[in-house]
Amino acid sequence: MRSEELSLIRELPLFAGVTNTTFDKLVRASYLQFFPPHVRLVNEGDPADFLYVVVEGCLELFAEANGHDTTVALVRPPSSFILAAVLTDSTYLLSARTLEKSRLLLIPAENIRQAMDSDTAFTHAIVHDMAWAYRTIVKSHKNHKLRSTIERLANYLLSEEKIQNGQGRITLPHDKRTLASLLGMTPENLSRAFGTLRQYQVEINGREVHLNSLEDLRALAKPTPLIDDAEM
Amino acid sequence: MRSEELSLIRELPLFAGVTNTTFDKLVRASYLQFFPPHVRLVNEGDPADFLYVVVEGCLELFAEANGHDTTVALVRPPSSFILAAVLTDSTYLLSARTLEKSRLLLIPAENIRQAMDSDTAFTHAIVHDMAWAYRTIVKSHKNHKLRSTIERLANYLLSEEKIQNGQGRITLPHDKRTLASLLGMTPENLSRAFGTLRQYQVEINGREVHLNSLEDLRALAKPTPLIDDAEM
DNA sequence: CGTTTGGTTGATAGGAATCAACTTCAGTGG
DNA sequence: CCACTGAAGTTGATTCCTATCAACCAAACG
Repeated sequence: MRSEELSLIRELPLFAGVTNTTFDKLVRASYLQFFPPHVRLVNEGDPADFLYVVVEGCLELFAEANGHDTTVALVRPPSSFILAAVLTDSTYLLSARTLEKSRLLLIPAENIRQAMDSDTAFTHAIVHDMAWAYRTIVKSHKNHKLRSTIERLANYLLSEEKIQNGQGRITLPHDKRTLASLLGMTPENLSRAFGTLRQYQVEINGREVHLNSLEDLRALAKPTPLIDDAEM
Repeated sequence: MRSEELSLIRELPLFAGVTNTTFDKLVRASYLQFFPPHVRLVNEGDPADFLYVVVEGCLELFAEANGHDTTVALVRPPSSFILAAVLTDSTYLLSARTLEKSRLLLIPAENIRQAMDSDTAFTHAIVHDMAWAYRTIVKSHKNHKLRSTIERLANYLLSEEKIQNGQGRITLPHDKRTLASLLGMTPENLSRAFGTLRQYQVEINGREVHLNSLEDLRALAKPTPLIDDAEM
């Protein structure tokens, strides 16, 4: 591992405040690797051998049943994923695949548990990560149980607008199939939903979206920090 | 607090392995209280001042938006709830109310954080609790995104049958409105869903349910440990 | 170029919510 | 003891939302 990579990793929130000893041990046991797009890295049901940290790129967490699959979350740097499975030493509940070329740090589960025994700062970072992940999925769950598909889409657009800080102009970060799955709808319905949003001054061509009236869109979406605000 | 109560609390998973010092400090700062049925204890959006532990009874975690509310989880002894809000020192994402007369331990958030700094065993118990809660809601999320209402009901019945070990005979632990909300449907549709299940040899009167053909029900429900198995 | 992939559009069916009426039953008070 | 009342649950009619199936389009690519 090169030194510039090392310092990149050292800055990850997961390692904030941990001792150099802990960090060295963890990193020595780990693998930093690039993966091409659309590679399946984790299968639900498999034993949790590694904790994954997304250093670069984007990962999709998804689940399958009844011949369908659905996106549960998209993970971007600098987040870990499937932490809970590692902590309980059980099997993964979700599968994971790369959406784009991605760089991941793979830390053996056993080393995670060792480090937690010896370094309280690391344990605290783990706790924080875990709590953050929990709150994220609670929000997603509320989003799905309390809102219609159009409301979810409208809120998604507003959230992206905030993240991209685009003065009402945003670029969809994923293809529309993935977006549809994340929002819990079919691609066909996403298309129609965008159609419906035209009357709220939403223009779309390709991945470029113009939100010409944030007020109109907000009136429809009724965003709330208890569902829509990303925390750090 | 009486000594029998104290030993009951000492046995909670949350305190497994913690030092007596930590335990004493936490308990001295806490409140053990009975609450009558249908009392709202926590409001989403409020700052997380306490960690709650259900010692006896049953709590409902729910969320509101758009004039609707939906049940996110039912919490029974010996589980804590709203842990993530305490750990991140932020606001509650869910509201909570008692379903029945319940005994709760209220631990001030500040004391939780202090105890985590001084007792690694306590931190580990917290991590485990947090990971467990995360996996529980991931399963619930998958349940909702991948299954129809009838499938969710069928799986719920099968799960209860396993828990109650009732040889195909179970008693619904809650009223049907609550059950409907937990399963993400209206009471009317729950009624109809039970009607549909008659052709799978499910008999129901009041809260007594007879599952006369677990095979038929399983064929419909297609249960999987990746959604339906409760972990400890 | 033809072929593939991602996306759109239309027609239709199905699942679930809503609205309304009705039943049952427990609790209350005359 | 027996009406009243209200809550919980059921049933029916209808509407609405979403999925499905099918056809079609357009840009991308070998």
